[in-house]
Amino acid sequence: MEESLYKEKGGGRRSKRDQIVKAAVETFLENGYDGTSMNKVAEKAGVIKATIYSHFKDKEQLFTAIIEELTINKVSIDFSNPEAMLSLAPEEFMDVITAKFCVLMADAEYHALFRVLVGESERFPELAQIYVRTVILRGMGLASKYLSQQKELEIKDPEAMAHIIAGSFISLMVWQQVLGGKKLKELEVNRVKEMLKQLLMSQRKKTI
Amino acid sequence: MEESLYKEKGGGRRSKRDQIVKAAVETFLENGYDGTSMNKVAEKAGVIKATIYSHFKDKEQLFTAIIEELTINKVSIDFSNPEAMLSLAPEEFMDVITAKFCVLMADAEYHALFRVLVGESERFPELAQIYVRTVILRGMGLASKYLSQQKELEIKDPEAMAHIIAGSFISLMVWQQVLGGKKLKELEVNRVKEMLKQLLMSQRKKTI
DNA sequence: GTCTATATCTAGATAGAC
DNA sequence: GTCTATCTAGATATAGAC
Repeated sequence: MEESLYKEKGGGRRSKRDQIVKAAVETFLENGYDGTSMNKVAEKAGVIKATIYSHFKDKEQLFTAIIEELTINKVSIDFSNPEAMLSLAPEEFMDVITAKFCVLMADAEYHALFRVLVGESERFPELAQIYVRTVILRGMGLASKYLSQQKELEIKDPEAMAHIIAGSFISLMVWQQVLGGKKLKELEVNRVKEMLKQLLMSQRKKTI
Repeated sequence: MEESLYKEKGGGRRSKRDQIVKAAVETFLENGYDGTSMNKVAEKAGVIKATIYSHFKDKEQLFTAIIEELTINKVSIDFSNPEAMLSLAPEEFMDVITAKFCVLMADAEYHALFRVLVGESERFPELAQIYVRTVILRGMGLASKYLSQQKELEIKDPEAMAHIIAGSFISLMVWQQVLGGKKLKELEVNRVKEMLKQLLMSQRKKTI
């Protein structure tokens, strides 16, 4: 009760917790769950190990808290104005989502997050589900909605088509960046985009 | 030199090594690299830990040997008769590769292998490269070759189109099976196949 | 090659002073 | 909440007998 005022309400206390979180993010993303020790996190955070345990129950809780927050934050940027996209022409639509996708393609932290989510998807299925809900289903839902309502197009199965578009991009990121296939054979994002455009435009409504 | 004859040339010796390999496969696939201890492997194999070290230099070598062999074996089944496919009609072609893909979709061991390869792709990039070479590039190469030579079709960018087909299937496996998204929303393989067929057939050559 | 036994280290987690 | 110090368990790896 007699501590300095500016420290109350966690204003000053926060810093240690944030140091821990930041260190945990870096370490877990780089080394995975089992590859990360509380010792390393403490060292990188510049605190003593026991301090971590005063903020987080155990290693599992620290891990899930970190990865859950990270997954949600990574996405919030990419689905900024969903309604604005519905009025775009098909080519514009493809240009916009390709541009958004190019951000992921260049984001090493996203690749690391993907590695961890996939690698730990059996032990931490709840985290994988969060990814599926916030990234995959949200992205596909948006694309599927667009494809259904677009006046120029007549897509037989908009959900399947949305998956084909999203899946083409995500799998490109996986094998080019996550698995390092770029070194063996590079496949340009734009070539995939142009081919998808071609396919999409071949599904135009026939004029009467 | 004076040991019993039927043990020479590794005939009898093999069994212990095979026990180790089998146990290592199970343990690594289930728990990843860091999650697997030499103790667990030894216990599961029914041998003492030191025996493992007489067959494999260290944990890393055991891991890479196991995963490399597994990756290559998993594929050899799926690219059995590559030349026969080139003469198929587009719909038949799609039916055949979808059937092959359905095997992967139902193979839990394949999903586990994928988890490990992705999860360890930064620490063991050579293993990821083996997967890219033997699975992704091989599959895409075959599809791309087919699409280029098919008389009925006129695909602007066969490599990109091959990626779209392969990527749609692989990403379906990833988010439905590996990440467990099936529980949240199921997307039937056949819906993707039919949509892809539709897209493919819209790229037919125009008759003169 | 295979075992017993052990060396050495590091992991996750906690008790208790302040 | 944060530290020092420590407990206990389990890790990788090896030495030496057979």
